[in-house]
Amino acid sequence: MTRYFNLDKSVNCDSCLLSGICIPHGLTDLELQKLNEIIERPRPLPSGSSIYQSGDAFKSIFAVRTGGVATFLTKKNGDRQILSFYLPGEIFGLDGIETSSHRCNAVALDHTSYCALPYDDMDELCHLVPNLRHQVCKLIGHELNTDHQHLLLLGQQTAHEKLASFLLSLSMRLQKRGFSATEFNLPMSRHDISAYLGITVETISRLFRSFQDKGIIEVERKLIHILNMKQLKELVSDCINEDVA
Amino acid sequence: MTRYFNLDKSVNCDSCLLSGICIPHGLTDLELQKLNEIIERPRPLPSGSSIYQSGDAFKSIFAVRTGGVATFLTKKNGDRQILSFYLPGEIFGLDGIETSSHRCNAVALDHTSYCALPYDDMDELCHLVPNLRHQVCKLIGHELNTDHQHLLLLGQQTAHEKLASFLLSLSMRLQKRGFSATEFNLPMSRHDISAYLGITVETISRLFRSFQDKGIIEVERKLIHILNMKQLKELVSDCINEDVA
DNA sequence: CGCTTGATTGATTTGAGTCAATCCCAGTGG
DNA sequence: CCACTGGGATTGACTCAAATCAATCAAGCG
Repeated sequence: MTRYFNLDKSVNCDSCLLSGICIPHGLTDLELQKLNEIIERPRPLPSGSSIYQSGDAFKSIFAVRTGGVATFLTKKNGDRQILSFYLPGEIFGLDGIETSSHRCNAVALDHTSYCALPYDDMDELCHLVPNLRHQVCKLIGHELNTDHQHLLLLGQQTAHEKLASFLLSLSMRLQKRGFSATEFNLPMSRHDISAYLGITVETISRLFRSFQDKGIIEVERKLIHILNMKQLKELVSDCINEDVA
Repeated sequence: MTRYFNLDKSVNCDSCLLSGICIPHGLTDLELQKLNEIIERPRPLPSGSSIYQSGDAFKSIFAVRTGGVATFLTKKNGDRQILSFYLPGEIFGLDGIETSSHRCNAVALDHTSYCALPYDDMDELCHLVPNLRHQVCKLIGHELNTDHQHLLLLGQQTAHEKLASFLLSLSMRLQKRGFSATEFNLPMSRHDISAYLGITVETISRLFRSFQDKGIIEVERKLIHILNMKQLKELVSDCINEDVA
């Protein structure tokens, strides 16, 4: 299995290349040192492994180091809704905060390494380090706003707009991580994309083909090459919400 | 304009009938007293007024006392996605935490009174009162999990399932507030419901008719009477996610 | 090499949207 | 007090985007 992201093999936040976009962002050296003391680094997981399941006790929040993670809910008939994809430097597991038990499932999309922050320890540290408290609040707030964009996508966008939004969002996030904005590997299957966008795999396939025929992108299995970013953005121009003043 | 919810006219948390389900839940008397000192009670708003708009500075989080509130995002073409409806005792405004400015819009659905908790004051108080910190985290966590259910609804449910889920969720939340679970007024327009469920008003109308013809509910404008709760629940039986262990 | 699993492509169906009349209150003003 | 009016709600006829059904196709992998 190909590894798509492989930025970092360090074992503490100080030297982690992701510290600028991860939890440590904005903390002082001393604060970071305290954070380092409580952080755990479980052994990496092979692609497809479950990290937690709905109903599991909520013990930690997690940060992706390499690889990727998806969280999802399932209907009785087996249909999945993917709630979010997490790339290196992104935080997941916050769904457990309300009830002290997880309310969705998390799986590794790829060979994935991650960090775990025991919630109780972190809570104590939050008391001592206001900056960390603010940082954690901002993280949850970010998650909330991301979900809101996802709601807008699922409720009001056409299949074309959904796929274009998805590619653009992925492109931007990867760029922020130092990868190319125009050429990247999709860390997830077509089935995962379809479960994220609320459309079928067949439609995804047809849309990739249609975008390719229009010269907007080039698709070769999981490798995506954005040829005409301007045109891709035009596909979602109606969807950019005006609310952002 | 009819007032749909009118539980409470008190001016502090101690005597507020909603304290069992609002922020004060689980706080001691002393902690509650401190909370009371920072809480603000703006003058009630008429139906349709804006409470905040996207881009506004984030100063406070809000709690509905009477009436109801909706938050939404809009596309350029004017299409709205309603993110959430808030009933008395429910908290909104958390979308501003990430960037210190609101990222969606909030409007009163009805003549609405509410409380405002200045975020800076609350943050300070969180430092002194760990219980309040936990309470606020739980509230955000709840919001997150609610959004996840909404994502499952928008992405994986049929129009029938969406409307049935919506009615059931409303019924349960109203019951928790001491109202009837089987007979209630919808605090929002058909258009609002359609923008929440990601389907058109016409479809909403046809579905209400269809549910009524099946003897599941009785609809008279905004008044809903659930006649056969069991059958209504069967409509969403496939959608109850198995994840909840 | 076959085998399995995921992806693509085509043919056909359908659930929900769109377009276009009404209908029906609630609120207004004569 | 009641007719008028305008916006939300309903209903019907028709359309269409996306789902479903059904073959392949391609690529890892044992």
